[in-house]
Amino acid sequence: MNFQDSILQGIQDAFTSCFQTTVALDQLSLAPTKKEFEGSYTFVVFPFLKQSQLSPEATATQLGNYLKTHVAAVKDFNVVKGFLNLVVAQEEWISLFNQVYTSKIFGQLPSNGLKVMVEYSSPNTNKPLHLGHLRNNFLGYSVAELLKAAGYEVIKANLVNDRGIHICKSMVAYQHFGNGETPTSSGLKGDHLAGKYYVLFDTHYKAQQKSLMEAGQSEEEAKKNAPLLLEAQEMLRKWEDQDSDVIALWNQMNGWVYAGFNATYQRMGVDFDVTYYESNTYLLGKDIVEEGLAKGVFFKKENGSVWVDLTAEGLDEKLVLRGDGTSVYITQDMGTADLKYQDYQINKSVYVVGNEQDYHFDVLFKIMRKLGRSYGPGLYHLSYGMVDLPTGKMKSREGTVVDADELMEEMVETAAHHTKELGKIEGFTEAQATELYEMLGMGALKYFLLKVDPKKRMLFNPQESIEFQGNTGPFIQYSHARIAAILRKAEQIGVNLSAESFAGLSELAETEAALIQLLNDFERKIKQAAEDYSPAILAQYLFDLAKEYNRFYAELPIFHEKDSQLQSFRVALSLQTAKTIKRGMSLIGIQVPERM
RNA sequence: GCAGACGUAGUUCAACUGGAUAGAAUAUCGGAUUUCGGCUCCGAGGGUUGAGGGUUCGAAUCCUUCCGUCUGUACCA
Repeated sequence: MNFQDSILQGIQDAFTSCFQTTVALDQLSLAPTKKEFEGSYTFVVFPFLKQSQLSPEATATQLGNYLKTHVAAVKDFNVVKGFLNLVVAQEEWISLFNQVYTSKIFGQLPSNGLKVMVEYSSPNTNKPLHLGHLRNNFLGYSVAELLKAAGYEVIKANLVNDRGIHICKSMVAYQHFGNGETPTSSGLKGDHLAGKYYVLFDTHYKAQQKSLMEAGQSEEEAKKNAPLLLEAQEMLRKWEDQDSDVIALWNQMNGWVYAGFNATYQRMGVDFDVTYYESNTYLLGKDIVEEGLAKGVFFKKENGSVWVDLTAEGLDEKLVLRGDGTSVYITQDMGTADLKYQDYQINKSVYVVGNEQDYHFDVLFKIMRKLGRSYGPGLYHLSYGMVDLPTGKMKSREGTVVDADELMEEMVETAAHHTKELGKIEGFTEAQATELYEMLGMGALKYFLLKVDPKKRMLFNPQESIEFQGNTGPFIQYSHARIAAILRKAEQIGVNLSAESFAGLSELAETEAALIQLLNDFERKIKQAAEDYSPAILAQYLFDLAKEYNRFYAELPIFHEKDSQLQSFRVALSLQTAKTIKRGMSLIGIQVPERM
């Protein structure tokens, strides 16, 4: 048993023994003690004064006395108002370290037997990925890894929006202005080529609107009647009728886009276990409409359209099927939710989608629960905030989007530039150097986007994101590389790293104890990050850990330490820190170098 | 209009979900190294937590009224 748990157990016993009352174990919790006070863990007694029937000080003092005599880990305590600060015995830190150090599966919690699907990325095939998608992809990947580490079986899913009027727009523009251009002939990545025609459509469409308005049409009429739009709508009809020419063009252009996306995904370091295509799923959900009508969850209006009434839940009436019997967005989302369950029998389903769709998912989940789906309670919308730029909002029409490919390239180049200036990579082959730049550039970018609470909107400052100091990915990567250098040297001079080699230690420095406390926290942080779907919690933890290690490194000698037990211990502590950093960083999708 | 989210040092973010004197990073200023990697370490200044009221032992956090920013509110996806 972890000694934090044993302290909590002790507190529970203390309540029984001192105050003859029972408190549930899950109501008790320890917080790390603030630096200004003596001690490592703090128990706040205020909430339990009713049970003790005593003043805060007296309650805390009685509990402290009990713990000091009955729990081995607690060596001493002090009371400040209602705060009981516990001082942990030195030997306890050492045995705690041994426990962590010798654990083979540190950083992986036991299976909980539950299956969860994480859907993320979900791009449109008419334009390339931008900064907002980067946040989505990094978040989705990391949350999936965190859930795995927390004991879930995880299925990563991508739902590709590969059909609809927006794709037809790119296709129409390509027919008009493409002149048979291909990725090869243009030298453009496939997704960028498609995006180019999407933009072309928009400019020509606007021009047509303008001339129609000059000919006397209202703005609304002009929008509806512009020939290009009519063509796109006609093309969508043909696509739905499986017109062979349209399907051929659609296949060709989508093929280019997928090739482009795959390259981008590879560089981002994300992957998927299953890919769903809307061209296959867009007709799903109509049987659920029937089911809902039969169950009385939905109702029909005179014109034949089908609705759900969510006014009792604080929402509106919401359309689930048009009067002409065709689907809307939510129809196919209902169908896809069932499909996911049929395919994998998942207990939970996480949708990583921006917060502008909060309302939509609120509606969808309420419907699925009303329909009594077994996976209903496990539906979760991981709603993340927008990414802003210092210049304001990203708007594709105003050309202020930050392209994902360009940004990644820029980050890697900056990393290369930085590293070359420092001149610390002599002996690297060309390939090793390239790999390192990639690691650092992508590490900086991912860390920058993941260190912020996903729910909040965030500001992307290009200058700050490529900083290598402070709360950044490269700072943590550097810390790892530095430890790796120590481990190489330790191996060279043959330092004994077995737990037995420092079994006789009794005194620890403050930074050493603090490091152990942090290392021991790792699995708790994984659990918390997974429960909150927040990689930011882990990112913050890794930064704290790297900082604490650097303090330890600056204060205490390792190879200059004469005492061989202490030397072995400090190398082992370094090794455990490196392992934790490496594992932790991998959970937020970042690799760490051995040298940099 | 209605609904929801957000507002914290100059700036970007935290605050263990109601706990101690609101913390980091960055920028600014000052210091450390005959040493295992200076992309390091130590220190200083910087705050009426948008404003007011309430709840209680205790509020950045909960309730309420304003102010401000954003999002949603389509038989679009």
